[in-house]
Amino acid sequence: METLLKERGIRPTAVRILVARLLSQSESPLSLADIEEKLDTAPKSTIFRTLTLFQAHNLVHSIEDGSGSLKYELCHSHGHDSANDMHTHFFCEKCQRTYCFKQIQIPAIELPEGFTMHSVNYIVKGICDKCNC
Amino acid sequence: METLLKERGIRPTAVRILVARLLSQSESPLSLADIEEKLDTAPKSTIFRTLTLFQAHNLVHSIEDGSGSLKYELCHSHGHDSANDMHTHFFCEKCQRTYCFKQIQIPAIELPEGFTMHSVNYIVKGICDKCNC
DNA sequence: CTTAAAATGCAACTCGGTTGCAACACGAAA
DNA sequence: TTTCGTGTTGCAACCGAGTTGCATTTTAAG
Repeated sequence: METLLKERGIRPTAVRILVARLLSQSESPLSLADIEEKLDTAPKSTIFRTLTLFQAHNLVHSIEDGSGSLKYELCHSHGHDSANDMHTHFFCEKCQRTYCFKQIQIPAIELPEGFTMHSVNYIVKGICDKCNC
Repeated sequence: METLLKERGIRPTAVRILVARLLSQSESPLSLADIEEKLDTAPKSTIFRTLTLFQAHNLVHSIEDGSGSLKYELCHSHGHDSANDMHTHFFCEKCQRTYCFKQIQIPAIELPEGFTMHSVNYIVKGICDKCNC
């Protein structure tokens, strides 16, 4: 984990390692509050700055799942191309959990003349498999 | 405009007519703050409640464009089926304007087993045609 | 060991959204 | 028309997520 941070040019401090580890171990994207809760050692401001830094170094990216709070997850792409992380997400309106459909790429659309794209957000809202049982 | 509200079972008060007219005349979705600004007669709480009511009656729907504030626009579908409003949106990172691509439907994806969909959000971020000039 | 730069913790603040509550407006019943 | 009750409005206060200023601590380099 420490080497991962170094690879990205991030100084591996205690908090940063904890945050990175937490994200890598979580199977679903986490919010700032989620991380703060699981890491009651650090205040949200530090975590916030850590996440901001991680994003600047393409180590994590954020997802707007419409829950009102941003979710963060590790980038799967290596290198500085964020295109590989353009996969879909799912927000369960019952259990409030955000799922990351890594295997389902966002279908492309053709933009009108003159428009250029930086990123896309494809998020489906509904009921997840567990809540549907 | 008054009849439109009545059709949907909404009592056509002064503020409601103003908000509905504003939305129908705007070529791009508006935020709560946008509406408040253009209608300096009503406080945001009233506008908020108006929009909430409109949404409950399928007259308007909201869009999360990632700008941090919800945008509202009139539903194009009549009847109580919101599927017709599943079109894509575009947020210009330069001029901060949200575009509504009514003509571009959201491409469907196949959800994993057990997941059911209520709605989808497809929002592209980038630079719009005007800012690209 | 010394020191400058970076990182952290805390508190305070911003901003969009939401709510409680009292005052007000409207339409139905008397 | 007057009265009444429900629905609507305005104001202020609140909430939660995100963000920032600043003093303190930690880190790594010399």
